[in-house]
Amino acid sequence: MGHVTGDGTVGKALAVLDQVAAFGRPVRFSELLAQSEFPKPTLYRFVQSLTNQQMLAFDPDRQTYAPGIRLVRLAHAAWEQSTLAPIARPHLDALSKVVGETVHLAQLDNAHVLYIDKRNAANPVQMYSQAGKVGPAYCTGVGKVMLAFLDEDTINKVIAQQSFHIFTEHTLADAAALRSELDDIRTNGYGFDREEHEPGIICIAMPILSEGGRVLGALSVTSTTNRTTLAGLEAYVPILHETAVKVARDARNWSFPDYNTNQATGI
Amino acid sequence: MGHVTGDGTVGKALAVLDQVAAFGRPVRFSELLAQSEFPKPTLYRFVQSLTNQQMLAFDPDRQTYAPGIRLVRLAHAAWEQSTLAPIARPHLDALSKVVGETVHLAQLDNAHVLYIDKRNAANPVQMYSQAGKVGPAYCTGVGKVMLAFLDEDTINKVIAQQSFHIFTEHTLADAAALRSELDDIRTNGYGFDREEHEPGIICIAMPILSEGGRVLGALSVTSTTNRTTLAGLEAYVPILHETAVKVARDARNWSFPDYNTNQATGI
DNA sequence: AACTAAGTTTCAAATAATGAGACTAAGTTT
DNA sequence: AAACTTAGTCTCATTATTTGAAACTTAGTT
Repeated sequence: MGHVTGDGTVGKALAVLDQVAAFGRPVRFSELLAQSEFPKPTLYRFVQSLTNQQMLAFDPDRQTYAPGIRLVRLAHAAWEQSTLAPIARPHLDALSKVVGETVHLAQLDNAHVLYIDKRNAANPVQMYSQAGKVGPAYCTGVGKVMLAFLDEDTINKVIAQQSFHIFTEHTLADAAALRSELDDIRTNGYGFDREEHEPGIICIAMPILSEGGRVLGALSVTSTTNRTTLAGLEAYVPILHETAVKVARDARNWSFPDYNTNQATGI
Repeated sequence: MGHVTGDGTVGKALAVLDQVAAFGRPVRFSELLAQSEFPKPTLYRFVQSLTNQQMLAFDPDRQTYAPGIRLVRLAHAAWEQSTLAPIARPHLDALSKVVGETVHLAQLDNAHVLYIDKRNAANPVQMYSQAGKVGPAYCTGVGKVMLAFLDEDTINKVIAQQSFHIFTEHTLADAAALRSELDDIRTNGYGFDREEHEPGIICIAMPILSEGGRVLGALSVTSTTNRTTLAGLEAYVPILHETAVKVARDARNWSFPDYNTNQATGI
């Protein structure tokens, strides 16, 4: 996930942190070293520093490193202060209650979808446990509706960063297919996931746009092909739109980091 | 929250990150500077680097900094890999279903309680705790039961770090009162929160201990004095114990960072 | 006992961090 | 509207830290 090093030692150390997180499992020093651009002692010292700082956790039995508990603490503050979650919370609760299906709140993060909050149909838990998960933008409902309403330059840059990995037989295969889909979404004002990411999973997604038309995030209602159809999901358009408008209204007073001005998208 | 700098530039930068998080609200550069040990240009460069790295988010309208979205992504990995949450998840679900009250899963983090997971009551209590949230150890149910089963040396060091701030008329006022309470907890095998942190809020808490007797975390069932009593909560002891044993069993194969060997507790 | 691989330490050279001070921009007072 | 104040940004010589080749230690083979 293309982060810019070049912020000196800090940037390099955080790149190592990302590397550990990217493994998705506890990882040995030698595994990190094998794919690292840093020489052995340099990498070693970074890992040591990060472990001292509890940004990494070291398991002495297995001699493995994993992202550390300090991140959980820090992320709570980030989630409360730098995401739509606290603003959207009551509206997401209300939406969840009415539709009785899984609902998601997402934001864009470096050309990827970052899930910020969620309500399950069954157990109404709200927590970043489920938040913090990253997903592809080109084959999720929330991803596509957010892309659709970015400005042309940003769209191009974000599309260039998509992998277009084929997850199912319905996954959009290339930039052209995606662009055409984004046109449809702009026309309708909302979009679908037609089993593009997981077979049997469909969703309807609605962008959250500021009054100035800037993309703040997206909402979605997810279900399965066993339980409903795309046409069935379309019944949620009015309440989704209403919810998105309410969130945008409450977010008016709150200007949060502009996706278009971070160096990860190179703008 | 006493972190050890001295890991060079990395440690210093992370101290700044903690400082921003500690504010609990977006903060201006000058506010950071006022309470910083770093000279202006040094602090300035740290804040710039962290912002570039999206560990901080800058709001250009208000000229304020807040913990950044990258933390949310990283914390998801930490939560899944370095906490009891994934192991305890099914057991917490089951517990929540049976007791129908708010249940918490917590771990110790530098002499403080870190809430790792939560299930809301069917009949929701208005209370604000979530994963990633930090709380005091000396006046919460989960905090006290975890302290009780640490070894003597560690207890002493952790007690020395407690603030003993008086939240309610029932808050334990000093180390002596806490030590006496810990003795009771060791005798019973579980503990209570007797409105020590918030008026009207009571809980019963059970430690999660490894077979070797090491403290892994704690579980609690929380309710209000309107709905039940301490004696009423005591009915949950069997299922709490059973749940704690199951979590410990599933965690057997998983050795996670030892609280006793990080330099933040100075051991 | 010899070999191998993983992890750790050393130390001189190279590089990056440091911070006093100067500068700019924006807002406030006279 | 000029002088003043304050917050934020930049510069550059000095200083301190990072760097990494190489050597070493440890633990696990063969």
